[in-house]
Amino acid sequence: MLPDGTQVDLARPPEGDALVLLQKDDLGRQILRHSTAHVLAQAVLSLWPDAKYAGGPPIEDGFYYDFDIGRPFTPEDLEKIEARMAEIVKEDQPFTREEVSLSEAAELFADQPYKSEWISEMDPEASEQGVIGDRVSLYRNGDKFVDLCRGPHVPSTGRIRSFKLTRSSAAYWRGDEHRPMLQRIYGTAWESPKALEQYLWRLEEAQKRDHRKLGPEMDLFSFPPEIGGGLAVFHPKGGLIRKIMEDYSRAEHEAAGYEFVVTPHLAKDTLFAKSGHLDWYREGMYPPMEMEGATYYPKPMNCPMHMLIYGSRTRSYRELPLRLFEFGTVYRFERSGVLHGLTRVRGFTQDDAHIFCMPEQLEAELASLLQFVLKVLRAFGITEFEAELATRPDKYVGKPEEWDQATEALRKALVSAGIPFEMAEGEGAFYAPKIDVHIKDALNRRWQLSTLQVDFQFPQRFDLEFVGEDGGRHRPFMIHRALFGSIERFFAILLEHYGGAFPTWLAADQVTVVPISDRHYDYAGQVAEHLRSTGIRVTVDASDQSLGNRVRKAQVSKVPYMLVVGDKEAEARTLSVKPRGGTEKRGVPLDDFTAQILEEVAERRVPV
RNA sequence: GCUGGUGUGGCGCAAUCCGGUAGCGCAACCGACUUGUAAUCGGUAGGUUCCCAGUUCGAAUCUGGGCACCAGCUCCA
Repeated sequence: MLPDGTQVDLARPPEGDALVLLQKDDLGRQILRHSTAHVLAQAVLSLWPDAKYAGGPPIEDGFYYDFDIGRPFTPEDLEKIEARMAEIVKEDQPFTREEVSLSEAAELFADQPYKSEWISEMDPEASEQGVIGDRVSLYRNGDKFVDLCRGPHVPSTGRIRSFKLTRSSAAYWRGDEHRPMLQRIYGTAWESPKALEQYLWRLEEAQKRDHRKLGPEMDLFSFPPEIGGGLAVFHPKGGLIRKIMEDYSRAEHEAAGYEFVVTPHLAKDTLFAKSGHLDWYREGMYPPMEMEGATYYPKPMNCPMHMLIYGSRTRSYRELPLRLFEFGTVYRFERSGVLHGLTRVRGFTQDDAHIFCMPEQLEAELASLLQFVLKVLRAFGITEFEAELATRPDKYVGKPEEWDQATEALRKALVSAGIPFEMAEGEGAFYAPKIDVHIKDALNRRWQLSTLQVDFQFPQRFDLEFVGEDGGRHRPFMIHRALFGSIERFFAILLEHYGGAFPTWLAADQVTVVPISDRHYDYAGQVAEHLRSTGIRVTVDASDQSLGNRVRKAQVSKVPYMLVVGDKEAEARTLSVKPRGGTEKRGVPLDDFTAQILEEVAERRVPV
C-alpha cells in the first residue's frame, strides 16, 4: 500500500546495483518493507497455522504486521519467526499478483475475520485499497502465502537482504480502543546490510542520548514518584541551563517588542466556560477544586488570562500590535500511558505569547513572527525546519470564511519565510488553524516545536475591541504562538540533539581546571577565580586522584573546556587547553583563553 | 486509559523460575601515593529488595491491590 497511490511496475526490475539504488529511495524502501511484512505474516502463519492476520504496512524505518494468536508474542517467538523468515528469503519465492472478484476474495479469506472485514467494506464503485472496480488484487509468494494487497512488491523474497524484527506490542484493531487488541510485530528492512547496520547504530545512539537517561546521569532533573507521574523537578544544573534558555528568550522577546505579563495557575470554571475549554477539552484538564462556593481549575492554557489583560481597558489602534508574553506553567491531565520523560508531561511551561493586531496588520505580523521564531531557534543550533499548515478540523467553532481567511494568511507567511511545508487537512485546533514548525535534530529525527495559530474565536468570546483611527470600535485579530512550545520538551530535545554536550553558552559547567599535583592548586584556584570574575562557570578538580583519572572524569562529564595546569603553566601563567572533542594546545596565555571563551559565549557559538 | 513488561545501596547489574543470613562492579568515604593528559593501590561504609496487605516456621522470590517506569495502541488545545 503506497500512501500516494503510486503504482510501480517491478515486473522487470533493474538488476544488481540498480536495484539497490532503486530501493534506496523512499518509494523503493516502502516496497521492500511492505514485502518484508508479507514474509513476516507468512512466517507467523507457518508457525501458528491458526493465527489470524490483520494487516501490515510499511512505516518510517520499517514495517509492522498485526496478528491474533490468542496471546502476546515473546522475545523467543520473535527469534523463531525471524529464523523462519530467513528461510523464506533463502527460498527466493516469487511474488505474484492476481485479481479476483470480491466474492472470490471473501471465500478465500472466509476463516480470516480481519481480512473479511476489509473485504466486506470494500466499495465496488471505488478504486482504492487494491480494489479495481469489483475486483481486488492479491499477492502470493510461491504457493505458500496469499494476502490481500494493492502492492507492488519486490519480484521475489530473495530480494529482501537485510531485515530484523525489533519488538512486539499490542495494538487495537483499526486503532479503535473499543475493538479487539491484536499483537503487532515491528521490524525493519533495508536495501543492504550496511544500511541496516547504520540504522541499528542510529537506534543505539538515540538510546545513549535518551534524555530520560542523560537527565538523571548529568544531575539535571528527575521525576520523584512522590510528586506524581509527568511532574518533573529541575536540579541545580538543569535549572541553570533552563535559566540560560529563558534569559536568552526573554532578551529576544524584549527586543522584538513583547511585553511581559504574569498570570496565576488557577482560575474559576466561569473563565474556562467562557473560553470554551470546559466544552471542548474538559477531559484533558485536571479535575476541579471547590472553594468558598466557587469551582477552580488548574489552567490548561494561558490564553484566557491574556485575553482578560487585553480586555482590562479600552485599547487604541495605536497600541497594536500588542504582544503579551509569559513563561506560563500549565497543567494537563494526560492519560498515564502517554507520559514520556520531559517530552510529554502533565505540568509544563510554555513560552507563550498572544499578539493582538488589526486585520490589516495580520499578514506582516505573521511574516515577521515566523522570522523571529527561526532566529531564536537557530541560536540553539537548530538548522533544519519544516512546517505543517493545519486546517479546520471536524470539531470547530466559528465561521468557515474566517477559517479560510486565517489559513490563507498563515500560508502566505510560510511562503514568504521560505520554509518547506505541507498541508495537514483537518488537524487544526478547535478554535484556530495553525502552523506547526518541525525541526530535525542531530540524528535526523523530526520534532514538532513551535506553533503559530490565528484565532478569531477568543476575541469574540471575550468581546475584545480596539478603537480605530475612525473612532469606531473594531474586533482585533489574535495570534497564539509558542517557540519552544514547552520549555521542558525543548530542553529534552536539546539534550538529545547535543547528546549532553551542550554548546559552551548553554553548558552548566563551562570549564574544569585540573591541577597536575597539589602544589598546583594555588595556580588552579587563581585561574578559576579569574575566569569566574568574567562570568565563566568553572570548577577545579582538586580531588585526590591520579591525573589520568581526573582527565577521564572531565572528558566523560562533557565539559566544554579542560584546563590542565602544572609547573610550566604556573610559571608562565599559561594553560594547557583541551576543548571537548578537540586536541590539546599547550602554553596558551590565560588572557588569550579568557578572551576567546568570552567571545564564544557572547556569540552563542554552536558546534557546526 | 488499554495490552505486555520492569521495579534490588547514588548508578549498572546478580540472586527471583524452584521461598531459607541479599552479592558484584562503578561512584562515595578514609588512608597511602604527588602524578604531564580516558580508570594508582589498600581499606571502610552504604539496602524497609517501590508501597500496602496476604500465604508461609520463614518472602527480594508466591498471591492480591496500589504507585512509578518501559515498549506500543489510543490521545496530544
